[in-house]
Amino acid sequence: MLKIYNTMTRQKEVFKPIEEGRVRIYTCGQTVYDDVHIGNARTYSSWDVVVRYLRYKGYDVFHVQNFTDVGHLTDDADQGEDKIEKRAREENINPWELVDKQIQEYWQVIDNLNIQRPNISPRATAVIPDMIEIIKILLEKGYAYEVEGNVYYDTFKFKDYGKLAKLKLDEEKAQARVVQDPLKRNYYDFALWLNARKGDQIHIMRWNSPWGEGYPGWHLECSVMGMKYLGETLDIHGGGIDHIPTHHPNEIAQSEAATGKKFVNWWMHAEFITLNGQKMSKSLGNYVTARELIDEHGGLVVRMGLVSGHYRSAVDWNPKVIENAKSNIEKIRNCLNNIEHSSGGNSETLKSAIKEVRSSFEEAMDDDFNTPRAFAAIYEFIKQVNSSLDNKKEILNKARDTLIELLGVLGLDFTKKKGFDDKKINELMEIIINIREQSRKEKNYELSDKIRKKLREVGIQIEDGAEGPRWKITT
RNA sequence: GCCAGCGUAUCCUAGUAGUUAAGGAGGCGGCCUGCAGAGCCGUUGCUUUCAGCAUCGUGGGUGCAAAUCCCACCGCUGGCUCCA
Repeated sequence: MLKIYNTMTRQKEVFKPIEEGRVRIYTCGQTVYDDVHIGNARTYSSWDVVVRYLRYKGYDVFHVQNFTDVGHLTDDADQGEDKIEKRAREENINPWELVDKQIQEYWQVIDNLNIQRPNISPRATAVIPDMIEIIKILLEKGYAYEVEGNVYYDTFKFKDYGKLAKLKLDEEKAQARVVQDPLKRNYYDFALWLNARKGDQIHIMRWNSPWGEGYPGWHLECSVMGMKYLGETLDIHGGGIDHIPTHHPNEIAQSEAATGKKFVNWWMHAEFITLNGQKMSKSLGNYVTARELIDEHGGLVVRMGLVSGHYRSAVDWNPKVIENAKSNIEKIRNCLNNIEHSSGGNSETLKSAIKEVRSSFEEAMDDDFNTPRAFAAIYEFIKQVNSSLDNKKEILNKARDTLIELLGVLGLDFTKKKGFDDKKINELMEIIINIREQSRKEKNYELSDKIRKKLREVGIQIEDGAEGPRWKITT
């Protein structure tokens, strides 16, 4: 029985989708003006675990994630500049070019981290007509107002605005330090549509609308896409915790005012990670992109580091995390190697362990996707397997398949063997190993140890086991 | 200033009232090995033969029972600007 923590109620609730066997999930994607950083990667990995586990449980999951390519301003009080256009100007390229470039980069990172791509990844600019329709409805129903070619959502008209974030409107308003957009009626009001002309500046990306040439506000796209591709009520909506105070309350207000129906059943929020104990930010200069980390350590290691902590915990990203991830990956690889090289025996002791690992894994994951507990189950199992290599070969194979399957649910792909598929290299290694075996037989350990040492220096480890020597790649 | 959350053994991380605080990393000891590696077993708060005592930031409180609930304090992080 799967339980998922719902930010709206602040507790774990038994998950039940609207339509049996089918899950409609929307997750907030990237504003594609900058590279994916490790925090983004953490959040997307979390949703990937959610989606994969739901699929593992037999749900037909339909996942939509947006690309924000217009309308996300540098200042949430609707006073700033469009992030995309700003960056494009800085790089002296067309905003559309920037968007294309960033999306390509995005997919590379996502693929390297073995994150399943969403079923649909629409761009905000692809749903402009739908946005205009929603704005019209909101104006008709009196939830929005037009001022000088801008359309704003009137948050005072929407009952329970800010419920998700437990905002106390008046108090918060009094604390506000941001500069208020003078055209807005209330502090919390936000832009649905913005005039493309501001003074003598003209927004490059702009569309015709009943309110003149303009472009959409940031929050609207998520409501529109969610409703367009998933229906008026979503089973799950995910995002980073930073979206709890503003973005998600706005989504709720827009969608529910337009449809009169509940927008989302489960709100899920992923915690931020810290970097060496500190908030990660550009101003502190400790900003790390996913690309750098993947290039340095490989996608599997980064992914392992990211899913080792629970998605609602603020885990710290530091060298120790990477080191742990590496050793654990080695542990798993060694176990799979041990299985492969074992010729098996007559024992059947692993049969029950195979069942156990699956049930404890599921028990952990059913508890709000508790990946650390899931790993605990897997590591216990690995220990059992390593000490039960005398099981029948078919049982060992079943153990291997189970291990690979469960790790796969966490997005860790152990189907690819680390090593060379090159036939020549395998033949070469065979020659070297034979020479070394010859010298070992002659008790010329000086030579055999030298061969082993030299190979190790280039990242090849020879292991002398009871069933003869074998080798593996270590770097 | 206001709001939210966190503090678990050497380190990382689960556990949010019910016998021995899960798991991992690192350290140490052992088995195995010609030696390594891998793996397995034990150990990793204190006194230790058996055993006993302590322990989840600190101090109080509630309960038969607390890492877990309540209060205070100390420390840390995040949000109230943009963020995943």
